[in-house]
Amino acid sequence: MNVQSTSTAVQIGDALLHHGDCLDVLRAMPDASVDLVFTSPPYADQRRNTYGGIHPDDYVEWFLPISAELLRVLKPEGTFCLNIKEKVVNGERSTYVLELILEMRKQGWRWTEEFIWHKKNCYPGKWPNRFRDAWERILQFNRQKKFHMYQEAVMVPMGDWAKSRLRKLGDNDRKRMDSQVGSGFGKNIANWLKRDKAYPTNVLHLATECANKGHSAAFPKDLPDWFIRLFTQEGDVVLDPFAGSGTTLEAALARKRRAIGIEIHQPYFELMLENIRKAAQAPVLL
Amino acid sequence: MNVQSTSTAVQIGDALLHHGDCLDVLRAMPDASVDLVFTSPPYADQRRNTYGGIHPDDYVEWFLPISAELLRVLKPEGTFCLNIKEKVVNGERSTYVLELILEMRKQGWRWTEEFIWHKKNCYPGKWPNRFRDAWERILQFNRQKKFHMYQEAVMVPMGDWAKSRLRKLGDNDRKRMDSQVGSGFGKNIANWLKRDKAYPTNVLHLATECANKGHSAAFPKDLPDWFIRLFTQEGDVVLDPFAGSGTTLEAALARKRRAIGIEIHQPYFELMLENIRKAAQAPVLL
DNA sequence: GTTCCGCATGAATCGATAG
DNA sequence: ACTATCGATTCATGCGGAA
Repeated sequence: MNVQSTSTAVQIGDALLHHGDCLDVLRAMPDASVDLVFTSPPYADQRRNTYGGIHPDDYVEWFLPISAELLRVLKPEGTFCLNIKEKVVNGERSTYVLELILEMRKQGWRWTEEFIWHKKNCYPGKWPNRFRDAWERILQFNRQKKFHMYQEAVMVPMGDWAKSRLRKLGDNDRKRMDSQVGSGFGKNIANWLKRDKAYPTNVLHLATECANKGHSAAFPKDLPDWFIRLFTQEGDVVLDPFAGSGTTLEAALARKRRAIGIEIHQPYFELMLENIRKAAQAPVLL
Repeated sequence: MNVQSTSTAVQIGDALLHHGDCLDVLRAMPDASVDLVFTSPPYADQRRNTYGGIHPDDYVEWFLPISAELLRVLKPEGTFCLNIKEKVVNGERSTYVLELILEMRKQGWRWTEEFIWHKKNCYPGKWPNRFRDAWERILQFNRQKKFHMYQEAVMVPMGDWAKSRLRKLGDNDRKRMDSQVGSGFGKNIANWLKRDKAYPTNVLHLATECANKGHSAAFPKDLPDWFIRLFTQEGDVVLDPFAGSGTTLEAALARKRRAIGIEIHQPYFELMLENIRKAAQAPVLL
């Protein structure tokens, strides 16, 4: 490992993009300056070609210094959302995520909630002793019992739109509505008509985006978008220390939040630059 | 607590019902005699009036002697399914489930998989810092890497893809293909035709049962039914050490499995007796 | 313009094979 | 014995071309 390290930063509109090791960049950031951290770190032994490929046994030790810095840079009423899933090793689920939660609590984090991301189109395959894995964890950590949460921002309005669409509601539309509200599979549509808005639960139904176009994001933009709306307001600062192709930052900018991204891998950093430049020019879609 | 303990047992058809402390009853059971354990133990600090209310801090210590006995009475190729969810204490998720998994592995259990039960109609309510909790864990533990799993028993109807693909294939085409046996084509087509069903994932979508006749089961019968079909065959032995009103046992009997239930609380035991008597008389519905 | 269909593509996992 | 690599398995999704 290098003792010396360098990082460069590029500002594009409301986005600040760092190219370098996230631990180095985080240590240079001021205390209590971030409203929301949303990230999906490289999973253990995954993406070995682009990232180092952390062994499951070393994962907790590798992540704890990073989470310590995130605790410092987060505002007291801010939130840290961690998208992660343990892999199967020798026919058994690894335990590093469980151990990570326990160790982060010792650091001072509060484990407030665990959201479930139900991946409707999960990876195919068949095995004699296992079904396809169709869910991932979104762990919510906080510094304090009290934190900012804007529940109304993720409520789904059920006004004229639903009524006009209900008649010719095809399967696609129904599925899309399911993924927005997360309350099931289309049976409740009639009930929704009577209400203006529906509250979501802690189960999210989103399909992974299709990677036809070379942009292969680990998660769909709707995922960070949902948490950005839930935990931040316009002008707030969103940080992704493992920015990858910049999906989290794009979602933040589209919602008029300020975005900070860190990415160590050169090709991903350049892809992120390209994506953010496009996003900065494009009109904001709400 | 009593030093002495007693338990009584009632046999009704293929069901053996014990009234007593589950640890006492389990210790009297022979080794390797159970194919599937499916249970939903009293949650920490829940059901205080019936079970005494185990404090979250004591939960792991309380459960480990029981899981040790379950490990003993389970057949080597059997499965233990544990339905559990951590409760919120002081605005934070408790960690006893995480700790329980880690401790059970030290006992010799293998943590094979974690299924998600998505409760479509979850408990209503609204809180300023939390959404409704719409999911629970079904933890799958095994003694060995190899265990019995009958995946075909839980296959589900497939999506549009295969249907549309097969519809366009007329009978003539199909027969022409079939006649080409030996060239490899016929066999492939035959496999496609069977493909009207797909394997499920590790996310289950089941609604919680409505409180029918004054007594609401902790979980819908479909939940144990799914795992009973997946992990056992007819004639196998299903055990629920916290049988409650007997939902797991009813599901087992309906699938022609033998059932063993243990329940310490008198009113629940009698309710279970009544339910099982009814189930024993009722025709088996498949 | 619609609707339909073909196709590539995944934060996967297992078992066998090779060093 | 223990680890690294490879092929086979499988299905929801969106895009692009065709009817």
